[in-house]
Amino acid sequence: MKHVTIKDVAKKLNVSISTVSRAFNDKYDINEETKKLILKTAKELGYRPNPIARKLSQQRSFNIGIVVPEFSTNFFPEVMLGAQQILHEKGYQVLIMQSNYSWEIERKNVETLVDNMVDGLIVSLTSEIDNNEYYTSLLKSDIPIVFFNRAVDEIKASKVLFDDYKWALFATEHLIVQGYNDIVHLTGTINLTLTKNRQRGFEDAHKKHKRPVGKIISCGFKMEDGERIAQKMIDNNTIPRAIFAANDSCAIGAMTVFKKHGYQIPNDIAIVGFTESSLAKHTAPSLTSVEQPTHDIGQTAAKLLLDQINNKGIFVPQTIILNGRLNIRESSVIIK
Amino acid sequence: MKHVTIKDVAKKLNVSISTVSRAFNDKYDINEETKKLILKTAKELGYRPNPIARKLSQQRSFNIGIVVPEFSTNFFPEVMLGAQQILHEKGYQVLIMQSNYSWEIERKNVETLVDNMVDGLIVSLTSEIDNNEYYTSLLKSDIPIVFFNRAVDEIKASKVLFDDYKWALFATEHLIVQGYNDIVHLTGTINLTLTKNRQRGFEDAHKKHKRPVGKIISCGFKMEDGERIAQKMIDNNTIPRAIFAANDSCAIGAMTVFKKHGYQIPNDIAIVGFTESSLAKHTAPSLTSVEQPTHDIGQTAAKLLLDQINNKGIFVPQTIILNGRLNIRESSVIIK
DNA sequence: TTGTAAGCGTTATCAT
DNA sequence: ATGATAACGCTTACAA
Repeated sequence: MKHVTIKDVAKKLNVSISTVSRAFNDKYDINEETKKLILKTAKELGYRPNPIARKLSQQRSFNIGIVVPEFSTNFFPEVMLGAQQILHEKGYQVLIMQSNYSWEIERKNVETLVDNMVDGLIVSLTSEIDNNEYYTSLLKSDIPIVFFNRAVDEIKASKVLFDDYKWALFATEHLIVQGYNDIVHLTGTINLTLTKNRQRGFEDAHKKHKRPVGKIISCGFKMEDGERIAQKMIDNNTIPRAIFAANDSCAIGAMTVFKKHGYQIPNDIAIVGFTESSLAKHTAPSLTSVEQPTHDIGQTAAKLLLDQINNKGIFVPQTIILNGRLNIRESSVIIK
Repeated sequence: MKHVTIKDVAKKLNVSISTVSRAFNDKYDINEETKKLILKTAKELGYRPNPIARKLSQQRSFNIGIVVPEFSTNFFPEVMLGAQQILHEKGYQVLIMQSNYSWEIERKNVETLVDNMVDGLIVSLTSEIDNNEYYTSLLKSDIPIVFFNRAVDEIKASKVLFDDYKWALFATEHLIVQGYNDIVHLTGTINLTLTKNRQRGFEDAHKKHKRPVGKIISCGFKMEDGERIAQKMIDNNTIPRAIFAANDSCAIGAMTVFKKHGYQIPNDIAIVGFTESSLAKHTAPSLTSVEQPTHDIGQTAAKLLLDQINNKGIFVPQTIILNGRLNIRESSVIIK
């Protein structure tokens, strides 16, 4: 037995398909009695409106697409959870796709979602180059998009961002205040605005405290990146007094290698991470890190998107910058 | 300007829409020249076939839906990555939905995906009760489904599972061989087959070695669960010599609490986890854990699903059980 | 090899 | 308040 359609319901009740359709779409005048009857029979027959047909006809889907680079840290999953919560409330379903840090896959994902007529997109870019044109043209064709976490200035769309500069500055300042000098910054993936902002924060913290700016090493966001850099430092005997890493994974990778080689954290090397991961509390020593309001980011992005969907004509892109928190833990504080 | 359609392309070239359609569907006879011309013009016009219309017409989508409980550990993301790889190769797009451990959301997710005419589903159940009937009727209506990780015997579908019993037995055995007695098992969420199997493995390991079976405490899969139980043990002064936890999160939660109270791991309490998480290597001490072949699970599930899609009539459900590995680390081995 | 036209399951505009 | 009917964009017999 195949899908039950509107026709089957209509036939069963000897009414027209329009009447059945109306029973399922509150916006039309319809006799309360017949409506009730129709809904009842529809249920009995196991009829559910086919959203594909509906999409084709109305050109909208009540689906929202979320595209993220990956799920390997809990940052993105938490953001998605926040977004999902708001969207479910409003009757939207959420379709998630991961680009696995490939711009090609990201593009394919977005295309799939658009082709499937999602009503809007929430996107965290995999890279910030090459895609400007694509997203701009997408926005031109009136597809609501909200970017978060990673975004490009040139793309005129709503964005939910984190004040990476400020919190990188705070985090670095924390290390300076603890009395460490010779602080090294391990940057994230280059070409990302957030990488640049965190780096700038690192630099300005030094300037603010009238210190020479510490060394900056291009590292990356993965654990292996941190491990690699730490190993190199050990090999070259260029171990700094403290490290401010661009994210927790990198920080933890480095910490693990240092510990393996007998260095004490923080007594020999202090470490601070970024983007609070669930690991931070549980490493030994526990890791000082900047916490991002993941849930809030997701909720805000969802709200902005719904705004945009509901006010297509008269909508002005806005950028919301959310606040974070520095969680100070053992990895950066020497107990005397 | 709205979407470019097949009509626009047809008009531009003064051919019929069927010809354009054929140019995009290799299976028909069509003049090579016209085909090339059509594809070229289509590209110039920015035409992409509308998958919604295609779905409605062919009743299939080349989309696969994956439904998982959550993304908070890296187990599910890794499985999805494996599945995605196979599916992308075969030209399928992957739509992911998370049920956040709610059977209601899970059901909605599955319905959304089905309504959107995915060609098949890969599902890890949120719960193993109440859903039997639903999935069975879904399978009856000929929708290919492969379950993984969490499945119900009663549902006759293909499954990709892990030999939880065997590896729980090995893990427990490892603790026994290390010389610990008074081993406690913290179980996962009740009502899951995998929970029962791990528990059975724990028990049988004791029997095999002619030991009295250790205490079994119902715990849960979250870090907080482990923390809660550990705290309770401390409060009640019922601290065992070793713990075999149903997963890493729980194990790490417990470990953290014990450490905070000054207990040495493994010298005071040895701990073994399950389902290798990325954290296991990086906790201090590093955590002994059973590693599941996540990537392989995803790939296998995808392959089974494709099989099923391509052989709808003559298909026999099969269950594949994959092998794991016990990674022995510091948390369970006392160095003398 | 190509065109014509019916059909996929809805919604929405007209009539009635 | 309800019914016919033309869209929506595509595939696919059947004709030509």
